[in-house]
Amino acid sequence: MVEGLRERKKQRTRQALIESALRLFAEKGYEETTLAEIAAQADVSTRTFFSYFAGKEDVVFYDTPSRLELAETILRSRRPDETVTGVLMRLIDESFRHMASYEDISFEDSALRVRLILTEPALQARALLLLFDTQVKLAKALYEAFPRLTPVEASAAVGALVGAIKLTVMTNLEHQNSLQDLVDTARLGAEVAIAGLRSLD
Amino acid sequence: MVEGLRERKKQRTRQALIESALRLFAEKGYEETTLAEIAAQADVSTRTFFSYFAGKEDVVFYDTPSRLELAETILRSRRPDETVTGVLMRLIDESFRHMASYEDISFEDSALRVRLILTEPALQARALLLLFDTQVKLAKALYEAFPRLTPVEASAAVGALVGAIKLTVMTNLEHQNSLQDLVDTARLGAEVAIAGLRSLD
DNA sequence: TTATTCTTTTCACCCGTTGCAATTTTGCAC
DNA sequence: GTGCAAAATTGCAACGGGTGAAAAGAATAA
Repeated sequence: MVEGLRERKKQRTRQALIESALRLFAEKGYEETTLAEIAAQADVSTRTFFSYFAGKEDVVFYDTPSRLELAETILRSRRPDETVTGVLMRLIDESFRHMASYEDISFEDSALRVRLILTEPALQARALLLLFDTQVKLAKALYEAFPRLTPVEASAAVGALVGAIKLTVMTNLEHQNSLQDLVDTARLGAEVAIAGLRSLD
Repeated sequence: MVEGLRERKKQRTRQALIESALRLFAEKGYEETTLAEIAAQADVSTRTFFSYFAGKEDVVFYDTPSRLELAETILRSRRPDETVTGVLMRLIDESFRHMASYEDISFEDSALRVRLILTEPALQARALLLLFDTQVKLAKALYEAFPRLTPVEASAAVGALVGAIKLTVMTNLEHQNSLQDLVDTARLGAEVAIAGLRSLD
């Protein structure tokens, strides 16, 4: 056997915790749901929760590591003749395509999770922190992919692009009701930032 | 008397809490400092702390409301012939000038506080959240100041500008050792974003 | 001074989180 | 299968942040 019983069981427990947590959060709210309830729902002790997730917030962001990896991979796979804006636009495109191909959870669940994060200040803060860390890594990757850029230019480029997308998407989220709307809006925001980055090409 | 003894005493307690907290945070670290210690240092009960601040994090950001007000005032005071980039550049200039004229605390204390926020994940997350809320308000103010912009354009403009500044400053903070260096770096980052916004003028 | 109002304290409690020791489950060799 | 080591789970005690409510204390107006 490639993976022992141990590994499979852990995967199942982890999945059970994620599903229990997200369902309870959706049903009775984030603050109102206690870790004891989540653990009970997943048939483990409260203590065990902490050997799968570092804290209550983390279960909501269970899939962020893989998302980050994707972004870094894209940036590092720069084609020799590609421009700065070219790479960044490819990054946006492929990220959206990946988001649209939701493998693990349904679109409804995904939308529910987004709403949860935007509603709960603690989760919003955590999301912004994760996004910020990602940006720092992306800026570093961009800097390495384009040695002629200064660190400041690389940071500014990533900051402007992600900042524009973030704010356009988040402030206009209520008015869109399909994934396509969302992507279109994001692209609009990205264009404003991209225009400024052409000077770096 | 214009202000009763009650009011003066409250001001003094608030100030004592702020100073006790920041001193203890600097001395023994944020997580290592307990609310009980802060309250004891300020000669009040632990419970009283919560009638001055909503939580442990809030005492670090005691002055953010006034900063936000300043930014909004600047944006609303748009001169009739001013362009979008013009207003935003003025916003940046005046914010930096205000920062440089530190009235309430010394530059050393201010630098210490910045380092504290950047070091402690919980505080960093909170700072990003506050900044995000500010951006949303700024985007709204910009939109109202320039009716010809779409909400998406306004969001993208603010997001790109603030995003560029934020990331350039934060990722390059270690390499600067004077306020002037900091301002110069920020301006460099801002220029990249501003270039993109000229299309909105 | 007294009655009123605001502030502070005390106390009891909930929840998230951690360290630790005890216990159970699993993987594996024989 | 039996026995044993490693890994995972559990229970428990404790700590810190945060909240509600009642009681005590201080400032104000009369």
